[in-house]
Amino acid sequence: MSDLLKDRLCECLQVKEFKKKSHLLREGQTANYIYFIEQGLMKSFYIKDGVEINSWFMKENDFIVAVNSFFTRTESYEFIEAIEDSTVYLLSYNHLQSLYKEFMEFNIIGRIITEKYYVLSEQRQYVLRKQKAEERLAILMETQPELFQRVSRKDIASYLGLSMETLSRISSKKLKNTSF
Amino acid sequence: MSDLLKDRLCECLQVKEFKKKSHLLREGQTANYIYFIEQGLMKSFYIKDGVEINSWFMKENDFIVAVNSFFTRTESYEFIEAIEDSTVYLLSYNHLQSLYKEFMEFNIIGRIITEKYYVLSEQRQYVLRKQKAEERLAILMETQPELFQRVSRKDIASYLGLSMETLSRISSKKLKNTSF
DNA sequence: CGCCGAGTTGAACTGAATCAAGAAACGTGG
DNA sequence: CCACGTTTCTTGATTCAGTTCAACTCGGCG
Repeated sequence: MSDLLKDRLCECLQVKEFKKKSHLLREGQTANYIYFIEQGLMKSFYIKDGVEINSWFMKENDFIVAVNSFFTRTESYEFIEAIEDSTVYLLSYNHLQSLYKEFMEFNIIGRIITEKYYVLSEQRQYVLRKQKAEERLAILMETQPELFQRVSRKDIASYLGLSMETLSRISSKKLKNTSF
Repeated sequence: MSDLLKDRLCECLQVKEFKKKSHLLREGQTANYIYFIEQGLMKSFYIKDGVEINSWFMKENDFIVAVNSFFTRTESYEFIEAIEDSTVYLLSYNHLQSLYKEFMEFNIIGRIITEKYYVLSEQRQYVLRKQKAEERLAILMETQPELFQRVSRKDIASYLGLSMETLSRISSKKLKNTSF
């Protein structure tokens, strides 16, 4: 990255703190920012028949964005919420587009980051399609064990597409199995 | 796109015909190509306990690729198969990378296409998380009705995360409801 | 201190899978 | 171009994984 680009990027970025349980984005709004998490933990969810359905968790050093809303410039069906007190950098849609226009090289970076998150999205989909509740749990425990320390069971259950009760049951069952 | 880039791109592209039911990629191989479908219809699936789980369908004027394998350069868990006799253009991973290196502007195109397919991936995920079988069917019928003409019920069922029997039942139920 | 949401456990219920059998559509070789 | 076998699709009966409802415990916060 050239110094010029760095300077320009820094001008565009805002820093912002979000308290636990505060919203970075609500359903119905059009996502106007892409965020980079310096510190903290976020979740994305939408509300279906009055209950939260979590679609991802992201933590420090991750980028987050309501993909559909941000890129298609339409109203978001999802919320983004801080799970912990967090510090994030904000880059607006317009700033991002001007950076892409002004700095050709920034498109390389943008492309590579987009590819990376696209892969993550596909991996999430793969796990979702792995039918059995226990398997989905097992995969999450393997790939992101740290989430179990930082995220409530309720949210984990929702992310795995389970009721909290079922998650509770299969977790305790799993514990029993491994302790013998 | 500059003429130079166009020429170079054409040099890199291969055309290939795939017969119905032939495989563009098999599980265990590393995806070495990104494809553009000129004519035809493809599906991606993986095998879980001996049964196919479809993850997407793509048709003429779509790009297809085994995202995870191609971008992470690892073995694919998914197959790509032609549902109809098809004509596709192939671009190899190495060619793609050299185009990105040689032609800065190609990164803009790459970024925008990646963004588009990332959005589609997220939309698929959203539908998957919409719990009820009937709703998932309804959404598919709204967004891609043409698939019902070109894809077997079996594959549609698998894509929707249902057994063929369940799809059959809710389809006929739906028909009854609408005819009164 | 008291309240509320998170988490656990049990019992009853249900949507969808599985198993099974038959009908219709398809394609392949004679 | 027909006959046969194979695969797709439908419908019914049964089973099961996971939900829902309910009661209770625990820990944190106002």
